[in-house]
Amino acid sequence: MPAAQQKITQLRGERRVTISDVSNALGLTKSTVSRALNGYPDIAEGTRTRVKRMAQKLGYRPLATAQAIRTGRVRAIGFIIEMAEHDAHRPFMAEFLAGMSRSASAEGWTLTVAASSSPEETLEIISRLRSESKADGFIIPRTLINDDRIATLQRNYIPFVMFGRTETEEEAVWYDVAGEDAMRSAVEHLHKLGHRRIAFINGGSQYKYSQLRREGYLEGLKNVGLVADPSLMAEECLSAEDGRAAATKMLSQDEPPTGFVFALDKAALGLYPLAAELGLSIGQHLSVISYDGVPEGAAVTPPLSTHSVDITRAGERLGALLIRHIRGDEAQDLHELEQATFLDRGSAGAPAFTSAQLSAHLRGLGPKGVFSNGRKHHENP
Amino acid sequence: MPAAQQKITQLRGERRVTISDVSNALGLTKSTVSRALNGYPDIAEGTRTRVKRMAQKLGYRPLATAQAIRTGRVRAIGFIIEMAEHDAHRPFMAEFLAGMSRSASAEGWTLTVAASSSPEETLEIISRLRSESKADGFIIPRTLINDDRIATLQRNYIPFVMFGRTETEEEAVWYDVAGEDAMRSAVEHLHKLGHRRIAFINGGSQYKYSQLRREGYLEGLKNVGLVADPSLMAEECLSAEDGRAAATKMLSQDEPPTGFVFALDKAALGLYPLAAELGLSIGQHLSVISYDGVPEGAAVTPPLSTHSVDITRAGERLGALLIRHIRGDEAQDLHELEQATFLDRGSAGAPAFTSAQLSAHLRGLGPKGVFSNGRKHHENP
DNA sequence: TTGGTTGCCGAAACCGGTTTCGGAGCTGAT
DNA sequence: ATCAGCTCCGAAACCGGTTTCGGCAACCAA
Repeated sequence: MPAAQQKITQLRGERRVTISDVSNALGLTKSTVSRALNGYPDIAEGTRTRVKRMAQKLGYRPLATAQAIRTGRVRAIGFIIEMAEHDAHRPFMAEFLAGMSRSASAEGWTLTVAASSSPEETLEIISRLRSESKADGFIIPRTLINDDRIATLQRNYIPFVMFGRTETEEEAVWYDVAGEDAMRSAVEHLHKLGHRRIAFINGGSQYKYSQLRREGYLEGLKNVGLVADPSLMAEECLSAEDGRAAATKMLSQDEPPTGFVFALDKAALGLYPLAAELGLSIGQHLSVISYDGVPEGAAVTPPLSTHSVDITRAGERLGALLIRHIRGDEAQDLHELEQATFLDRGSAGAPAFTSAQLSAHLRGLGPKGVFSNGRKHHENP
Repeated sequence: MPAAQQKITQLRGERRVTISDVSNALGLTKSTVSRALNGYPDIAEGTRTRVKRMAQKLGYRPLATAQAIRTGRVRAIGFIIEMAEHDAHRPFMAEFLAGMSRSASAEGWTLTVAASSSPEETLEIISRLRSESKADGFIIPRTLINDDRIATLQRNYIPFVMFGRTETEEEAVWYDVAGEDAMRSAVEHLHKLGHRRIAFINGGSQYKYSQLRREGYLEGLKNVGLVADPSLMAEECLSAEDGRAAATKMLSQDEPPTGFVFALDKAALGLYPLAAELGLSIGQHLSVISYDGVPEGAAVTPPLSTHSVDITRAGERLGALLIRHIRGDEAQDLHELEQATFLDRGSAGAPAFTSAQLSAHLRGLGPKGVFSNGRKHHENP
């Protein structure tokens, strides 16, 4: 053994206080202390409190790795980063990790993280981390409508909690933010402002959240008495480019939308340069309400009205739910649905143009229509 | 014990293959197998290979948690996210984690992550993770010129590797990207293009990288025969706002700079809206070369010329170095210095104005000079 | 032949916990 | 008084490894 390692292990004279230290201090055996601490019923109430008090006094904290060899559990939450995923999902990584870590350490747990570059690798990592006792359960973000990860986890009885919902909600533990409610109220908000042609630009269709947000949009239309128009709905828009392309197409129609509901801020930001090139002002000629609360949304002009999600809180709640589940709480009691916070920041206002006026304006841009880069020099109406 | 937990532990009929399985298969004892696998010298070479072969054949992999109770080590890298840090440092988090995770899992290690909200908490977490055998060593990002974390780690003989250098480089393990070289060549590049007034806008002064980049800038000036002018140097610019403010001040001087070297892309991006408002074109009237390679730099017009850092690779190398160190390699052999990749994307060109012409132009903007918001060419109001 | 090394491996303790098993002591019914 | 049934705790095995210790056999020199 190299010198460096000797130092590493020998160091730190303050030897940990072990379960034997506690049992000796009380004249009990290790087994009694262990059972007292772990809530076994065959320990007298008085003994239990004596043990707990002494453990507290001596600062005893069981060594997770030692417990693990018998119990198979190490008090660790597993989380896997899917690098194959679209960028749009990554910027909040630090906050999300912070949230998970926060709830973990509040309970004396830790967070084990791994990266994966494919769904198959994710499954392998999950089973490896579990079988090597590196993680007791997993937090699964971005649930898909058909999610292999979940099927595998359930089949192997590996505890997990989802960020997002899925088909068989009841059997699993989950936390989610009600994107459908946000989309619904966005439609209602735009309608109240006077918009009658309201578009919906959705995210990746394999995600459960996309399905829910679409349903929310459709419900919003129904609530205000508008009929859904497929030409005002787009899917798979994850980036600004995607969002811009979808909006461009919609605006080139006969009855272009004056209001836009985006499922993702990242995509919504694509509307800004497009509007600038068309000589349209966001918040006046075009209104947009979106979802996520990315920082860039606050930097554009006018700031993007959106629904912000507290991603740190999400991580924190997910961690807490998972720990409770691993400790034995039943899945059907472990569901939390949060509301997003609407930030009314100015990108949605009363329409300065009706759809017909907007159409006429866009046609006036020249023979190439909205696809031209020609700019009129409009004043504010 | 609740039903859920029983399932969890009982499941997975395929019991792990243990060291006893290996020893029984060979007619040896556990101790012999253990020593054979761990390279003890008192095992005959023939026995050692027989053991290794059989372990391989049976798929034996020692259970880290079981080893840990004797050795104190679990084959895990520790990494702590400092949430108090400025945003500018966070966007690459996912990539960085992926890199660390990659090198860890290549060696059968894992990654333990925690979040901290203060430097003090960071130290607590480090010692807790270590004493609970949740991490064998740590990756320390963003080294400071005077870094408490490093002092504490060294004092306690806790293995670690730095992303960045520090005062006492030799004693510690580190990986770094040569920001000083990037800054030096940026100055030389701008000089070659014809710039004679070259500014430097640095990041947070507590960071070691800032010191190095400043030195690189100064060396670049010296190499091209320019003298350093304190009025062309700014510090503590981490955001676009910071960068913009510093550039604004410099441009209001009698001899404004025509070339800018930024230590951080985030700050450099602040020059774009400023230039637009002043009616200046980046790449022509103002040239800028920066550092980091953030994605936003590719999205602006013209794309930001910068030095990109492969952050995934950084994480990967850091993990590999740490593992080697923990396994016994000496610190003085474990240093790696990488070069950043220059991306010449168009934000740096031959100056259309000399400093004097630029100054005259800016004065022409009106009585309020560059501090006014007045625009010569109004866009859509 | 004897005694001292050396090479190599087995036996057993150990690490810090958990869990099974059994039995002492008290209670209450017969 | 006896016996069954609890309550509560100790003894010991166990988990999957590591490490210490000692001893056998072979080798080597005297």
